[in-house]
Amino acid sequence: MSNTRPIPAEGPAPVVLIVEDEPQIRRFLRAALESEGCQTHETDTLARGLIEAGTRKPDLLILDLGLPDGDGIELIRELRSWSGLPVLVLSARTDEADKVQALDAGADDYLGKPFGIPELLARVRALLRRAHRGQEAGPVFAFGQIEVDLAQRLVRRAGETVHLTPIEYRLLTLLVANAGRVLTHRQLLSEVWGPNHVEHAHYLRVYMAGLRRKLEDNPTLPRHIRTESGVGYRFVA
Amino acid sequence: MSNTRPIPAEGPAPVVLIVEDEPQIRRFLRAALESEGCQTHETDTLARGLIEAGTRKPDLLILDLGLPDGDGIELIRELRSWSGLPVLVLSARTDEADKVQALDAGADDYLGKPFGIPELLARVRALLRRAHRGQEAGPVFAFGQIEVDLAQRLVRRAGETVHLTPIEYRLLTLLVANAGRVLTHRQLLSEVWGPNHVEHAHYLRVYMAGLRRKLEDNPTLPRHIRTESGVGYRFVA
DNA sequence: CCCAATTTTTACGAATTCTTAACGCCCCAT
DNA sequence: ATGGGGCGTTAAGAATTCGTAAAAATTGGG
Repeated sequence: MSNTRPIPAEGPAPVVLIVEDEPQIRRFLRAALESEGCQTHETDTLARGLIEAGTRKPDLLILDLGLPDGDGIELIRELRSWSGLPVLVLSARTDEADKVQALDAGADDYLGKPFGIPELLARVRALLRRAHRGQEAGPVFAFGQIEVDLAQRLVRRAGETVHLTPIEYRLLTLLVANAGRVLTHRQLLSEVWGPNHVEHAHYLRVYMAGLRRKLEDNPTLPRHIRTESGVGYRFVA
Repeated sequence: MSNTRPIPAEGPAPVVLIVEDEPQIRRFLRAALESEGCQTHETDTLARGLIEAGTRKPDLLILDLGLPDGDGIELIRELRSWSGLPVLVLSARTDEADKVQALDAGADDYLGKPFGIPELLARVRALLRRAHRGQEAGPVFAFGQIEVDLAQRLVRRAGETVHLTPIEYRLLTLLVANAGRVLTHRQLLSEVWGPNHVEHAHYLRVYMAGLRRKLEDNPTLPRHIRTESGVGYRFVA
């Protein structure tokens, strides 16, 4: 019952750039986005917005079209000439022609004011979700000279990729995701072989030997894959 | 007239799947999308919609949430378990909670009825544009002596164009778009043959053999199309 | 309706992975 | 000392998975 599940590897906080001139709405947006776990940058002019989009490398741009210092549509067009950055447009104008113009200029979504924060955040999540799909350099665990790339299902040792069998990989990811913590024989067996094999503590010895041979500098004195006698195994940095 | 920007002539017409029970709105949508240069398929039930999404390989799904035969949100969730297909939701309910629920289930956009055709088409263009951008990070992928031109649907090896069957091409583009990462048997089968064929892992063996014969220098020692025994396949540069 | 291209089946040898067993080590309690 | 339990290591056979070729079925065009 005390079966601790592997930690869901949560990537770094998404960075959102807000281009909006009214301070009140800016505060509003920032509070909402930060409560969502985003990191924010803010600007009140189009010119600075374009620069920050290039320097801050945000994951999303929220752009108010009603800025006084120029045409927001033009910013989108310019941005699109060199970047695929997702753009969510906010605008007080709910005229359909405006929406079409913004979307065709390269915006990915258009939300008319006034808008509800829940809907805004849901649309932000949708855009971030799609943008992240496919390109993310997944969470990479690095311990000493051992690297584990969950997204690519790749394990490297001193830069060289190491081939692991499915069970070896499964075991390693369990250990690494719970680095520092002891995983009992029962936990490991239950997660990898299923709850009907919790008595085969034996399997663990042969596979741990395999992992140590492939990953440790000196398999006889394991630095990372430690055995907790009578209890289980622990991965340490 | 609302045709501000026709879908660029690159490649074949985008395929749009419409899941909508009111025949009137269906005709409406079909006419608009076809005037836009899209090819359309239509269904009036969720069950058939999910099947067609797997078999027709559409580029976009337009889904009415108000269907009588089940919960559209559930369709989105199920779809998202095996496909990244862009989804545009239509709904008579303009309640904010509904929007949030649909977007968080995996929808990419939400349009409340009644909607204007120009806005709908602009949002369709935005979704297709982004989906395509994701697939073709550049006009041409080049790995070693293998080149894949998504826009022209052309594959070259050492400069010479190689003829691929539709399934071979689809498999290769999947692998290349996810270069470096393992695609599991289930993922590949789901995306190419549809979610009803995830158990036919031997299809993959015969088609991978075909791709290696056509693309690898030494098909016996594949450098690019690597097999991850017990897991799936991986394309490496 | 026929032909060619493609997809689906089928079959079997090869390669990889998993299971199981055997043996030796170390530590500790008897 | 000594014997047993827990552990590490290795290897061989079993089981699974994979590669390949070729035949059968299907599809699409002319």
